[in-house]
Amino acid sequence: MPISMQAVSDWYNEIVERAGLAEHAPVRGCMIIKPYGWALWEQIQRPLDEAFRATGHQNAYFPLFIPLSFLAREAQHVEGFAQECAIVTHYRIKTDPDTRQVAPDPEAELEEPLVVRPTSETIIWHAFRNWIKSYRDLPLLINQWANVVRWEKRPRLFLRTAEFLWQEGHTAHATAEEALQEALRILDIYERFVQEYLAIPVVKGRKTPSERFAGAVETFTIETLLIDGKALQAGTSHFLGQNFAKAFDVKFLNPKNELEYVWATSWGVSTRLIGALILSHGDEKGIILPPRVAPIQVVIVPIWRTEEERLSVGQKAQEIGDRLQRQGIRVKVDDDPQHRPGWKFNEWELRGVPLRLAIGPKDLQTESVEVAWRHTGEKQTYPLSAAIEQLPHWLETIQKGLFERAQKRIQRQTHYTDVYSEMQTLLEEQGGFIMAHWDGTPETELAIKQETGATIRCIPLEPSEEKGRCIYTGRPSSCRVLFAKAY
RNA sequence: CGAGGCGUAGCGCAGCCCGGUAGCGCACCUGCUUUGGGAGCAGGGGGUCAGCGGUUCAAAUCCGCUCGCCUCGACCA
Repeated sequence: MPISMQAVSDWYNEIVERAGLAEHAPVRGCMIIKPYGWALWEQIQRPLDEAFRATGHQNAYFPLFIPLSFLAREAQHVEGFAQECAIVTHYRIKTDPDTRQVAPDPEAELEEPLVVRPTSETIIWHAFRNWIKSYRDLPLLINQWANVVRWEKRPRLFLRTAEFLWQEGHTAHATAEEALQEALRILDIYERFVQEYLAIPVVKGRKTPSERFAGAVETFTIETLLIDGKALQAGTSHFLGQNFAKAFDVKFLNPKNELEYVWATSWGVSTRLIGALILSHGDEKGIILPPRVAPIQVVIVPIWRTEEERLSVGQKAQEIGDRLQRQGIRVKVDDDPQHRPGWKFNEWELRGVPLRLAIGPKDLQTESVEVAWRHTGEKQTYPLSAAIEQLPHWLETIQKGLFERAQKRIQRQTHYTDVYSEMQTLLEEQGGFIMAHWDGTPETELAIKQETGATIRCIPLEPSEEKGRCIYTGRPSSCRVLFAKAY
């Protein structure tokens, strides 16, 4: 079922705003994250933060501003970000007494311009130089939750914004092997979180040199496919080798009293995950949130006619809400008299709440409740006690159901082919993942990109080892790689 | 950054071609009736027509520039 990209694009823009997740800020490419969107981000942060702590990482915070000269220390790094850096050049504004216009004070120019961080490798490695003296200081496992700025040419809410929020991990290790293991360990954490919490299936893989992070020796990624057939990088983890250690002269004494450069990783996931969530599970009614990250897991809508009913039904609804809350369920009782039940049904469906309980005078008589599933649209009435008892189980079933549904969709959108013309047709008509052989050269990769618009999203870490011939040149290839058009 | 489209009330849009009183739906306010799938009726409030400049007796309307949004392309972890 190919969905027109235009339709999905319009749907996405409308739904993000109508569901109360975010809106455009007056600054191009920037967004205002609204309370519901922020609550969702907090649900994403919490389990990730726990997973980082559980693996020995510590949170810290580094400055927003980076001296321009820091970026220049690592040649590839500065090349990668030069095109999209915001720069602070003045420290004072001045009001023209005649026109009342405000402008940077020409007399208040900074001696060295400050780059608004596009990522924090350089300023963090500057600090690491002082923190690391001995092998006893390693491994150094640091994470920070922060905003970064990349002056994007084509911004989209959540998916690609000029300013975005993320976590960035930065670690230093005594050996290359250990750093590489760290990069892969984080990739596993990302995979588990995205699949088990966001219910989004991903493919773990390595980036080709042309898609690699500027300054990395190896970039790992988790890639997913969205409902419109476009791929999205949902998280990355980099093995940085000794590139930044050398650029910032970070050495440690090993047990044999020899000086060595340390080995490094960096890794991150961002508010882009919210975009991935919307474009993985949404439908014509709005967004659909997996229970584990839904700010509201269950909404209770009381229904009444008379004032007397409003009180009795309202009281019952509140009672059920309190019971569920004590069970650790995130629940909202929507007793707002401003809106009628039908309005509330639509509103909470738009906002993706996984389960809805509706209770009215009839249910009060029979001690029952109407249960509605957001992701299937199914509706059924249950005895109240049974519903309360079953609810945690239902939430788990929904979580699993969403993942499996997304997995089946991606399977349908994934094509194995050895014929280039077929690949072109598929990419043009429906997008999706294309698993094809590649001869391993940047020239072929570039040619395919220029002719089809698709890039190599990753070389899967768990390839189906299979000898074949490059789909473009016919030269020998040892495994299939994942092609797709990407966001 | 290049090409195209769009910008009129909080939101969605008509009006622009052919210059002359700024409109419709939703939302908002008041009242009554309503409430199990986005309620009905009646009354009411809200606009420097994105901004700046030009043409004209007169500009939402014609012309130029700037900004923003959308699509495609270039670029981008």
